[in-house]
Amino acid sequence: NTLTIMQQQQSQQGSGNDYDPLFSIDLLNVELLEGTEQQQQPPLLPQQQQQPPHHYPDSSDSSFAVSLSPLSSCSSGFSPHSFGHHQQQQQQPMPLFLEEQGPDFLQLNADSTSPHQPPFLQQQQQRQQQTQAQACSGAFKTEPSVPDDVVGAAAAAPAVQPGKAGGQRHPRDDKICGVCGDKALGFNFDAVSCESCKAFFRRNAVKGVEAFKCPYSGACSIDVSNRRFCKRCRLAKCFDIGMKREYILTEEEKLEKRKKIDQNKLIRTLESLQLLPRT
Amino acid sequence: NTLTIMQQQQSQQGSGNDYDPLFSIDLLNVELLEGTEQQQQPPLLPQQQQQPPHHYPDSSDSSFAVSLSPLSSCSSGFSPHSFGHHQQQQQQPMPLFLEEQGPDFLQLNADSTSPHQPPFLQQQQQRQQQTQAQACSGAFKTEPSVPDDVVGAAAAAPAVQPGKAGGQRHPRDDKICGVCGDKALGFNFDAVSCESCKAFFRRNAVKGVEAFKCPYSGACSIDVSNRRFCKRCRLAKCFDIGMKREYILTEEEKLEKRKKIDQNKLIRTLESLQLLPRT
DNA sequence: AAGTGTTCAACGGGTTCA
DNA sequence: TGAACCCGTTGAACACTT
Ligand SMILES: [Zn+2]
Ligand SMILES: [Zn+2]
Ligand SMILES: [Zn+2]
Ligand SMILES: [Zn+2]
Repeated sequence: NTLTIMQQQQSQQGSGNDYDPLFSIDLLNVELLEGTEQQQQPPLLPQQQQQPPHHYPDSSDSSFAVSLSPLSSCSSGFSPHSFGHHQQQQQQPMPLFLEEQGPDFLQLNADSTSPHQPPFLQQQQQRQQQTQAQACSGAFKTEPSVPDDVVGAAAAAPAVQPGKAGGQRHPRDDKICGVCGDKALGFNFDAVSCESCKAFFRRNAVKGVEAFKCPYSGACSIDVSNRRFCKRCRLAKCFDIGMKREYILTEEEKLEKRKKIDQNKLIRTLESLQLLPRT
Repeated sequence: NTLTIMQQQQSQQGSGNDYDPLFSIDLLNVELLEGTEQQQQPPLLPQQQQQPPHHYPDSSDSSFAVSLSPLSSCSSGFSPHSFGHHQQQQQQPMPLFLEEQGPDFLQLNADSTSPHQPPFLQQQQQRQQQTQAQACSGAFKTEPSVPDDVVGAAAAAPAVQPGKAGGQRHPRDDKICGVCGDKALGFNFDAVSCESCKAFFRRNAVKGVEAFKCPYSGACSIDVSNRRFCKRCRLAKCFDIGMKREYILTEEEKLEKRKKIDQNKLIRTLESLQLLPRT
């Protein structure tokens, strides 16, 4: 099924191609559509999620349960870049186009909702609070603002971002990830976060919060142990604490950086071989 | 030997039984021993008897806060994880995501139909620890929640890192399938299980325990050698130890995942042919 | 020292095939 | 049914420039 399809494409493309032109268009369209439609918010959650009862499930027939899945839906947002890979491994997709313009591009896609603005706001806020109690549960209230994260430890208060306010530039003291509460080494994309949230943000920020769907209530309280289960709420939290997608290098910048590294490497090599003056 | 037997089962519940001839012998023996039919167990028997239910601790919540279960994850627009492989996901399902990406072209065709749907995927999780003990017994606490979580604890001391030390790995210890006692490699659908029980659960969980009928007394003690003879008790045990059907990808999710993989494959191919920029 | 990106092995989802 | 395998995601380490 799909294969065939793809292949065709291949052929199509093959020829001339460049991907770009065509795609770009598609992308845009897609985005637009999605954006509007979706927009919204967090889903609600189905049922169980949280604590599920375990025990035998269905009693009767169950037939399906199926559905439920928490997940369900999604939308994609789409996104731009990605990177490819490098040498050894293969993997990753690449974005083809990517390069394209950095900035604008991003904005378009990313969440249409908030182009480039401070990310936080809007949607994100909502999620923020959590309810801890169980996610699902309900609470869906959105507004409450109460932050607290509870979780004691972790919590960092997002809103304020104490840090700066406090006084000097970066606060430093906190060495706790504002997203999940794990140990942080310093600032990443303009907010204090742990290494995993740093990597997560780099990988997913460009897609935007709307590209993901929360399998729970949309108000997950992120912590070290559950951070990997809800990308949407995790990403939202990242934006909430001030992480900025603009700090992520664009494909071009990364290319540039790599180029520079290679040059330096070459230079060092030559120097060591005495083929170049040592500086 | 057993192979043949198994196949028959397929009939599914069905009427009463029919299992195979081969078994009958076993059955008879058993019956004799036990007396009435009820009560018996599948061929070989093991030791334990009944089953004590319980799950691994992980289940629930943590003490505080949150807890939530991690489950499913997100879906993202694409999702996370995996697929078809997953995991990792896993992942944890990213490059991402295709969703967006590039290949739009693909999308056009492929799914233009359903553009935005929410696909999702999965995720992963891991809970840590636990395991050990085995099932039975024990402890039944449920609460502790996710191991990982442990959170609570953790909260305080970060150091802990629950479990694993390194990071994510799980706990280490040797893992034993909570369902049949065979060797386990890690978590599957949120509980430690062997590869065969993983496949079994994926294939049958959606139908529900009630969809099957126990040929014995309904209280089979599952072990490596008899696990294939009573689907009902095996499935029940799966749920008991905490395996969650929500973790099974839905048809849509699987589709999405496959699509993503195909796209990546195409891209890789094109790259290797130099028809696309390598990133 | 900071703060980007890169690498890589583990994880855990599905898929194949005998 | 289940062993073997595929592969996206995650996060700890690490490489580099500034
Ligand atoms: Zn974090
Ligand atoms: Zn969420
Ligand atoms: Zn097993
Ligand atoms: Zn039984």
